Amino acid sequence: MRIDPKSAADLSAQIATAIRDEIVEGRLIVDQRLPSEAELADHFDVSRPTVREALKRLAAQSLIRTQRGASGGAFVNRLSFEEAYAQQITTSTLLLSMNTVSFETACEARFALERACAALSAQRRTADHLAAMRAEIHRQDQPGLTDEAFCASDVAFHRALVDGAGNPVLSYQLAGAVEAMQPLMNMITFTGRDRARIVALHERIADAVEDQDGGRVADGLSALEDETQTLAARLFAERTAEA
Amino acid sequence: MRIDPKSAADLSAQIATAIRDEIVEGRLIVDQRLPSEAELADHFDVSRPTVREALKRLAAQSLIRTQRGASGGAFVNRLSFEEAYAQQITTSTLLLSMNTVSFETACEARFALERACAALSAQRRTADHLAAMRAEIHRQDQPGLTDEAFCASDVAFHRALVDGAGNPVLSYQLAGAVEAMQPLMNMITFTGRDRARIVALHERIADAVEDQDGGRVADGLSALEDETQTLAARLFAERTAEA
DNA sequence: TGAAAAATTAATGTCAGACATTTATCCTCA
DNA sequence: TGAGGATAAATGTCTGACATTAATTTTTCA
Repeated sequence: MRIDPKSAADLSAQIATAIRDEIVEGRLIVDQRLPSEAELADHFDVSRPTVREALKRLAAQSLIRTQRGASGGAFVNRLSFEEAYAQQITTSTLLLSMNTVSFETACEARFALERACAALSAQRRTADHLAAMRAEIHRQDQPGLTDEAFCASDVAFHRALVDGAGNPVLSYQLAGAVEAMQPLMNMITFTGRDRARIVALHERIADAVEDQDGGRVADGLSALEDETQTLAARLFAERTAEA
Repeated sequence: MRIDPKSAADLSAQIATAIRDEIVEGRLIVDQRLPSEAELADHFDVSRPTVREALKRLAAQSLIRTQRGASGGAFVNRLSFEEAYAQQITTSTLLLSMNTVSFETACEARFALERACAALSAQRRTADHLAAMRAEIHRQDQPGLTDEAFCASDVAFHRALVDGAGNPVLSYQLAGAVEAMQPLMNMITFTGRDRARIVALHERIADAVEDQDGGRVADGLSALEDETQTLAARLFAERTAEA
């Protein structure tokens, strides 16, 4: 584990990369303790603050965790699905908000991904998943529901559908994508959405899931995509007409 | 933008979170310059090293970039697809290597995701995408190819398929997943894979893409999944028999 | 007068050493 | 034997300084 002091890059960045490589390539394993900051500083021939900056970079990516006190130190962190998930949502959200991604493109990707688990979910969903979907539909049908609550319920509905596939890797990938894109979709369709039609489409999807008919689930999702795209297009047209 | 000095969390973590929120919620926009380290230290009433640790955390997530010299400083970074991509691959790779995810589960997720863009890719792929796929197939058929090169070509083939959908959001999500899972799949199937059968299945997929038949592309992917799962199961059985 | 060269300045990058705080462990003493 | 305090080791934070980089301004000289 070496660094090049003559490189143009920051020392802390180089050190972080060196340690990350050790982790990714398996030479540092989960829960293993890294040398203390003083020892690392000595090893890399840099000061303690520089080492600390490097460790903070790794901590920001959940690659390590630190503990104070005697027998404390930095430990290789077992990346949990939850952490990976949170990171994915942040990254995807920023990516969509900072780049000129059209609503059409984002929406298309979101539904394509969700259809990817339609067949598996229809086949494997438990009664719990189905009940969760029904419960969210019922909530969405309440008249007094705020827009924020409706959107949250929308996310929960799709989350239950995705989880029904019983594949944590798939859930991690998809739910991250769905959650990241939902705010963007809501922001655009907030005002003009017709709740009754959304609820009807959700019911159609839930019925297909109940019947364990993957094809019909996918069709329902496609119909929901159409509805969303049409709505967005209409709103966009109205907005440009006003201006 | 405030922090709570009495909180249990690290000051640098609190500061990083505070600034990240400003960025995510759009109060700090792309290319905007943050206050200097000294000004931030003053504002949060902490020392400069503490501020620096916070900034390094943000830099590790590509949320900011720093420039030295007069008129330098920290700037809000436009997260590019490439950066988002690289982060996703790192996260997914670690997640798979550190958790007890069965090969079966990872493989299932990978192919389900890839099938998600089969229809779009078949419909929209350009001649370039098809040519790229054919080129990789041709490379995979060379006798002298090393295992590493074969795997790299395998990734490139699927990458071309995914990119054919012409949806950057989808490419970002899927190619990240495919790339993260490929090493795991290769590691397991390295020794026992029958290249001729893989190449034949790739050809079947490419043919379907050429004919712009999304259903057949999906079928081809499913066949490839079966082949991979069967191979893995056989290797796993052999390995346990030896032990 | 104009352009090259030098000085200035403002920022990040790095270092050294100190103190504060937390926590596991050992030791003492009742 | 058990409880409580001393001890040690580690991270967390601060102060102050210097190094390095790069834009800007000033100076100098052809």
